[in-house]
Amino acid sequence: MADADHPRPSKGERTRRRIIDSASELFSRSGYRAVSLRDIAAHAGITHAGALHHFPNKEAMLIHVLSRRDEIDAPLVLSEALSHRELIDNIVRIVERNTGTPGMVSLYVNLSAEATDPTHPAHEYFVRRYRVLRAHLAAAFAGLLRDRPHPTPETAAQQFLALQDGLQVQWLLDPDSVDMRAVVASFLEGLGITVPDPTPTSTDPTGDRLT
Amino acid sequence: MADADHPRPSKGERTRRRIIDSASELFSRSGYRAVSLRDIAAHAGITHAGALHHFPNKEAMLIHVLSRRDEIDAPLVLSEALSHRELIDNIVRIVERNTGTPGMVSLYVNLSAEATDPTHPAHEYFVRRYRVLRAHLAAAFAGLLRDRPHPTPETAAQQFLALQDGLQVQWLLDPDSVDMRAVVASFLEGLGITVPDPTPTSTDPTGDRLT
DNA sequence: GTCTATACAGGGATAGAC
DNA sequence: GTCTATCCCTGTATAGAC
Repeated sequence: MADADHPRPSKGERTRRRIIDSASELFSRSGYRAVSLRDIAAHAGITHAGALHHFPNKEAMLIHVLSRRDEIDAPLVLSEALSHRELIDNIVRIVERNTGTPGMVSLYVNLSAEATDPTHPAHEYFVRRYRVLRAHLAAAFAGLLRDRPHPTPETAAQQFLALQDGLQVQWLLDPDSVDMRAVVASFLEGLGITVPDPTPTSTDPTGDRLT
Repeated sequence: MADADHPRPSKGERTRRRIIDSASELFSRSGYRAVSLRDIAAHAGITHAGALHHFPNKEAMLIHVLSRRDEIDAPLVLSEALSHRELIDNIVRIVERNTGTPGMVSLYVNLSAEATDPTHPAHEYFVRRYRVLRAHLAAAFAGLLRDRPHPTPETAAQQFLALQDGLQVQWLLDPDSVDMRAVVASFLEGLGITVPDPTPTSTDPTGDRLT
């Protein structure tokens, strides 16, 4: 978790990477359940049994796919160096960015629903995830809603997260019916928090495409 | 959808009913995926092939289970006789009631996530469902937010629905961390809509338990 | 350590006998 | 209308080749 040197990946490391790349691509394209171990392994150029040498089961692959995405988003959300405003702005930007990766959004929506089951392998992952996000957001709202009595910072945080999750379902069901960024921004403005980005527009000059 | 006479159900009708009763009970208890066709059929006293004579596949059973629930809720939400306030109040009451049926909530959460896939058998069902609910809610908010410029009735409707869906995920993941009714009520009060029910409390003297 | 081959139990679905 | 028998696919487990 702390070593940032990549001196020369071993063969096993490279295979693991290929498997997760394949899983990420296929999961994003078709969802978790529609993709079989044999699909992933074939895409990575090995047999499904070979893939299971590197990961104990299919869901372990899923957790790795999710963790990788989180590692990208974490500095935008969890960094202690962020001001309250920056945190909120970053989340709005992530909402905006998600519009470009419906496969990943679908994966999260489906998985968070499945992981609701306490016996699901990703259950603890999601419980922790929401706890952490809620705490960070509550802290931000505590700063930003200082002169507002009504929504508690904790309540605002829950509402903000729930709003995003629920909107994703509506957006996936019928993309033209929802402007996720606009609806989220409207919620924040209702709390007296103005959101700067109308939209950065442009043809994405920054090379930060993921995958 | 319009005939209310039940003169004497045929044998096939009764078997269909038993199957849906079984599916409803088992799905609510364990979720959709954890229950097999063979489980449902055994509970209904036939083989899985026998059950498939009455329904083309497992998901058709699911749709029937959901439709039955909707028939219960429909008059509370879709009736033209309701005032704007009554509509909102009824939804808050449904949110409250859902707290008592986590199995059903889990079923809806999981299914709406799955049905996000356009090839899913319940896709159209959910697209239509949200369209209808959104329209009704937008009409209600149009009446209730008359002197507020900011959230459009349509936006408020999307937010309100998204909030409920997202809260359900958080609540299922960690029931003690969320008071669904309170958070929903807080949202409405943020829009200037006061919600009358603190909670009816009591030991449920009205016999409107479902199932 | 890396991987293939193979077997297994369980899933949804289908064909055809009764 | 319901059954048995069967099919193919899934995730998972193990044995053993390299």
